[in-house]
Amino acid sequence: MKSRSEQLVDELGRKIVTGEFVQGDILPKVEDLSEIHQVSRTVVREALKGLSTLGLVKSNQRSGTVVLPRSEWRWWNIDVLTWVLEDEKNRDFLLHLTEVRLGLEPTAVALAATRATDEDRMKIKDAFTRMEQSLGDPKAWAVADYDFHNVLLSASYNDLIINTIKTLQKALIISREKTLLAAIEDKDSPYDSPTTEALERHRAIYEAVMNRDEVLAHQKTSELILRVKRILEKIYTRDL
Amino acid sequence: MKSRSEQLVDELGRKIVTGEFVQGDILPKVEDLSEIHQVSRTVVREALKGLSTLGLVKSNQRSGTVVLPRSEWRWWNIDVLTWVLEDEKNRDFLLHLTEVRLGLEPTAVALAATRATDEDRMKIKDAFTRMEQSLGDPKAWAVADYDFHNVLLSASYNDLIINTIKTLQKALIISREKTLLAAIEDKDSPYDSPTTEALERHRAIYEAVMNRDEVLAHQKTSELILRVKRILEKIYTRDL
DNA sequence: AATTATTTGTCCGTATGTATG
DNA sequence: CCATACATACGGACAAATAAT
Repeated sequence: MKSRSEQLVDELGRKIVTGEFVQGDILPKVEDLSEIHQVSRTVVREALKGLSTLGLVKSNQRSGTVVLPRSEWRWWNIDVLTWVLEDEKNRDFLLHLTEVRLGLEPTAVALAATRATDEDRMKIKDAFTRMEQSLGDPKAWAVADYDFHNVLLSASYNDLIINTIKTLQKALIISREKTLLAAIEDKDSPYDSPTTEALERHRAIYEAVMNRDEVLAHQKTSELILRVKRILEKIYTRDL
Repeated sequence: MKSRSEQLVDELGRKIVTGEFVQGDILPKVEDLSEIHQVSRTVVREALKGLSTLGLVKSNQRSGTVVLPRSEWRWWNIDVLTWVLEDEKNRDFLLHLTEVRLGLEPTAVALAATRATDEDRMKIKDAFTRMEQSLGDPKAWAVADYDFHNVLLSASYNDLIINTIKTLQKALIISREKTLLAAIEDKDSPYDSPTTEALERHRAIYEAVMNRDEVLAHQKTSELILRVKRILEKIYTRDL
């Protein structure tokens, strides 16, 4: 169960992200918010502080609490990420997220190709073998695919990149439960499904990493994600 | 002036990041912290809440506040970033940051090559022209260089990438004031200085963007940052 | 398996400080 | 200089979770 102030952060945060409040708008003053939402001023104050740390607003004495431009938002906060993803008006944000993946994942895999220990290599091999064996089984495939990407990621030994990609994945999972992303996935499947083609794409990455070929590993991972990006681009232009 | 609770967050946060408290450690209980630091329990509670949102600790009723593993930290928070950068024990973190740049900046420039408007292109041209004209003037060069990278970044029209790179730059600037990063910069200058070689590297990027050649733009930006990465790697291995 | 003790969580009202139109 | 609105800090009361008995 969420606290009252967390609920308020959620409520107001969504209104900002969805554009109900826009840059430069002044939120109702503490006392009014307290009245409107039937909570104490302490709760309101905590909520405003929460919104501040998200970079969504800035409280100024006398002039009130003002909504900040998008450039100030803490985009890597999981709540901000999911609110944006869940908002239909920000549909091309999914494309933007994919562009971040396109930057970071090939880099991570290239690092893994040079840094993976013998133990890492065993885990990578294990995950890929399970992918090979689950061509007919979407559920087993999904698990193996997930493991494969994750062991590769860990083997990059770059905490920052690992954390960033994991945050991104988490946001996608959370918002996919609620939004039309699920529909997109069903219709056009930009995500991996157990086809021979997908397997071969992964095999190329797998072999490059095992051969410590960072350039090839980068390239093949890049191709994999670029395919997702192209599908998303097609969907968005088609739906205009 | 920072509030008492912010000071506490800073103090405790640093102790966690530098390893004075490690994963699994239990912080003193609220009442004790209140006594130790001579503040009210409210202030302590706010500080613990702050540390929680940074992902550094998790408070549990009855069993106290426990320090979380590095994988849980909010790495993109500016405070966490600078604490880590300022800690000598994390010296290879600068390398990790550069690897993130290596992933994201070429991607951003490639996007700029396809998305830059006419107005963006004018600004890009202006910044590059100023770089050309300031070959003998380190200060003017620094400004033009900064502008050049920033207009390119904005022209990517990907808020997430823009924000991430800017956060990264900000952290570097803050921590460079305080640490040995300044010394590294002086000795080996992994950053741009006004040489003909640096200018030509930038010209390659400039022309690729102007020609809307996203592949070349990506490659040339990649080479620029890779050069920084190689220098850092050399420094770290030399100093072992 | 039920109870107790401990620790944090939540919310409250109040008091005083501080920036600013 | 005043009125306004937020900022900071305090302490108290009760709720909730859970380790220990």
